Amino acid sequence: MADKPAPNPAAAKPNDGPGPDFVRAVIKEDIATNKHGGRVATRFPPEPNGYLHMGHAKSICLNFGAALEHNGTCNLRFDDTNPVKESTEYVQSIQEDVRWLGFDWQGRLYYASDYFPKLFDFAVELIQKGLAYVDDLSADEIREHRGTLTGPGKNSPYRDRSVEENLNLFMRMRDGEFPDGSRVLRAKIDMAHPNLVMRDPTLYRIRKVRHHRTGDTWCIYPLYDFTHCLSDALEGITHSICTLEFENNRALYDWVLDNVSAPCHPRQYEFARLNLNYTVLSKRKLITLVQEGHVRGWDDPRMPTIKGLRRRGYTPESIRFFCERIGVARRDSTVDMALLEFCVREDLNARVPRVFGVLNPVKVVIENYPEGQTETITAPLHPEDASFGARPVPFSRELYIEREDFMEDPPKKFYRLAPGREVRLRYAYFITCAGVVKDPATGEITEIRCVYDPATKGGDAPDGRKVKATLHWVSASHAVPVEARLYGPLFTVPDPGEGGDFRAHLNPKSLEIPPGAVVEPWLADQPAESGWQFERLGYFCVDKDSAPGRPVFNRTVALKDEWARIQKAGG
RNA sequence: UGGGGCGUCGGCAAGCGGUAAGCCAGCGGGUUUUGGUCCCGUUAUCCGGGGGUUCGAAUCCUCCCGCCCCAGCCA
Repeated sequence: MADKPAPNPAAAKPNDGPGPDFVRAVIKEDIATNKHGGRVATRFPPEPNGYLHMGHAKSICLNFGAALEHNGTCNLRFDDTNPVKESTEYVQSIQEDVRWLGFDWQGRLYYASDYFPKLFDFAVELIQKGLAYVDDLSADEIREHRGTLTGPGKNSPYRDRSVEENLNLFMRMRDGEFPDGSRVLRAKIDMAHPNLVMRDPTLYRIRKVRHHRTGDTWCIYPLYDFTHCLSDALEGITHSICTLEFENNRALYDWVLDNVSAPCHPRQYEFARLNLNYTVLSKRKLITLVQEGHVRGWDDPRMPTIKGLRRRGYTPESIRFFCERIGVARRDSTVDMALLEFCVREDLNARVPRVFGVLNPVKVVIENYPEGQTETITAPLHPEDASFGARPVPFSRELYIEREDFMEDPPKKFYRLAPGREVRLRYAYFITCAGVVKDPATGEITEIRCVYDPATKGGDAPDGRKVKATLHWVSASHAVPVEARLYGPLFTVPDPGEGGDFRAHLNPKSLEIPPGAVVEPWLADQPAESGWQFERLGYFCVDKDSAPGRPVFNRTVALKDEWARIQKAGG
């Protein structure tokens, strides 16, 4: 990879953005008061039922980041309690993504399924204390008994079974004596509790399904509310950080830990999940996009998944910087995609070499340049950082420039090439437009005729005369054809999730591939994932779909475009 | 209509009784062999609204308004 190495991942932070967030404030306070002996232990607990996306990145940066800042630990724990949805494919990719983002769980890789035996014992303990019972009601009946938001629920007729009967039934549930869905284990709390989560929540259900790790050992599986708090306690977590929608569940988190002989009682803190405009960040919607073929897979560069962003050319640093800058708070918010794009540009600007590519070529013929002659120009790979070195760029009589860099009848503020006007070909020569050749049938310009000034070799005029524009170019006979994949927002509206079918707002132009794109020969066989700046166009990276001599480039993000701004402002 | 949360610049977000940080976006200017980068300047007399407490409030009290979450044997 030609890219510059990143600075120390853990140390890499933007020198701006918001100050410490409320979670870090709590941690700081707890350390000051020696609450856990100064210890900080967090965890990132994904369910292996999908690929990680930017929302997870926020959580990863928070959990790993906050731990790292205090010499603490952060476990990677798979919350794998629902075998019907989970698979090893996901546990694999999640590990890859966390590592790629630059975080290390230092061997503390855990699975909730590893705790199944202990969880079972805790359930037995609850039954023995008269705090849990086996219920024979169906799912529908349980729902009917739950009551409403404003009205209390009703007790199940099975609520007052004896401890012995409950124990007996629960063992037989475990032993597979009853069919799926026929019985559940429920906590005995309060069917009139104002918090619906506390109306005798289900703790265990029967699922005669093979689990990706425990196989057929179990046919009863614990639910989230029972599993998560105990997993945290078993791991000695000090700060259990999750998103706002789990706030109602905190009462149950605490209830379970208070009523069972748990080794400790971690505290749960909730923060607002990330929303990004012009995309969706919900596993359900993302999986729909993949399954219905609206994108080419989980790693489609248009996807807000970690794999998608990676393939698009985003760096781990840019994503981490982004997460630092958006902050962590308790209010719902939607972050502007422009901030994410700013973060990649910032990172790539410093780390990636500059090269020439022409997306929409038009031929330039330099009339006074000898036919058949080629000279090799040595061009810096990074004009602001000599350590990048230089690369050879062939120059000859026929070149390609960007079609948009020429106008026959230019408006006031256009100062690129036009008839009679002189511009600079970067690192090469000044050229002056002498005329154009058009297709007689369509009127389209097929060739721009120019003359060059040999005295301006390198790009400066000895007589000191100036030009207003500098153009990138590629020698026609040396040009390497490429597939350039240009991406736009996945959706046409800022909030595609807002009511109705989000798929109705899919952007038909989210991927465009201009025919005829070419690059300089230096780019013919660069490694996949290497990042480049095509001068004046944007940041690109080599896609894994590349074939030898036929590279495929993804445009990560375009450069800021002052001219586009002027055009837009001018109507 | 129950319970739990949240409302500070166009978008994020600090602030925690002493008189509104920062970032992105926008706008204006400088430098420039990328209309890029970089640099400088500019952008809330005001903190959802009304009352109140106080010498003093975005910060405390109170009422109102708005938004989010909860009725999975999902997480």
